[in-house]
Amino acid sequence: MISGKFAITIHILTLLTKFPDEFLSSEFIAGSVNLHPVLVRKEIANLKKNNIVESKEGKNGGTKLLKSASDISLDTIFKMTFDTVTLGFSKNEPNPKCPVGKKINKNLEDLYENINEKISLQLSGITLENFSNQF
Amino acid sequence: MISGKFAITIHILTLLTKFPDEFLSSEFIAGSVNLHPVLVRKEIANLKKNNIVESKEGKNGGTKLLKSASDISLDTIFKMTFDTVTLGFSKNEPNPKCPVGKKINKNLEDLYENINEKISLQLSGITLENFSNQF
DNA sequence: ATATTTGTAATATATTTTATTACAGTATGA
DNA sequence: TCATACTGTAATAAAATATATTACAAATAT
Repeated sequence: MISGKFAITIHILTLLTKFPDEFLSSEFIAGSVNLHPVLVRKEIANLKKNNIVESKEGKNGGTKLLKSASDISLDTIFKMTFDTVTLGFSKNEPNPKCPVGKKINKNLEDLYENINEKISLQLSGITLENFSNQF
Repeated sequence: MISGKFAITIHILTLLTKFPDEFLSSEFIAGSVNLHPVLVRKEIANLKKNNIVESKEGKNGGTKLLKSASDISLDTIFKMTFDTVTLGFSKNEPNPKCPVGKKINKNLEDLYENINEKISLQLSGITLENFSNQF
């Protein structure tokens, strides 16, 4: 389910921020991201589910922001598009008969949870407006 | 390549920490991680390259730590096994003719760099010994 | 010598991500 | 009211990445 989700979503939102009064079509957005319009619409579906944007079907349809870019933090976008940041897990279940194998995933999860807290804290201090102003 | 690199490597190192005086075989380690021994040896090759472990070929061979677990920080392991943490990039090059497409990757990189600094800071405060003591 | 182990390359399989196709449904405006 | 331009979504295909396996040379303990 799309590993560039965050990047694509923030790209979409930056475009919407630059044209706050227009409904941008998925094809227009896809042209900027360089991605298939269907995938853009999938990410937009996610944004809609989270009440960040609204979209209008039919001719001259498209998508626009539902709220001000200054009211959307990057942490919100992060949480919408990422379960959690991890440094990964081994694919197979480690050996539960080994004291290390038995606990490794729990201990890694704890570590990763701390990392996520730090990232969230950092991202909640940046708004979509801040990010968009860099362009 | 290998997305569970960090997890696998820290698992290996935790085992080595628990048996600091023995050469552990890749097969023994693979049995705990539940991974093919060849992949374990690949990660060990990386650890050797970084002078964290030494290994001995031949019968009764295997791998052991080269330094004390208290002298190895999780940040060192992180840097050995991860380029950088990112929240991802869109796979294709964004449209350079669009002001947003032109700069999005640079701006994301800057953001991710800050995230990595925070993670590094956090991980450098945890040693392999600290981590291993949880088991 | 033989058995056991590392080191590494080559290849195969599995998994995940991205792309495409297809088409029903909806709004616009000529 | 009909043609057009959109969204929404499912199904499928292709590409990329990660993991697994096989194979075998080289090293070393006993």
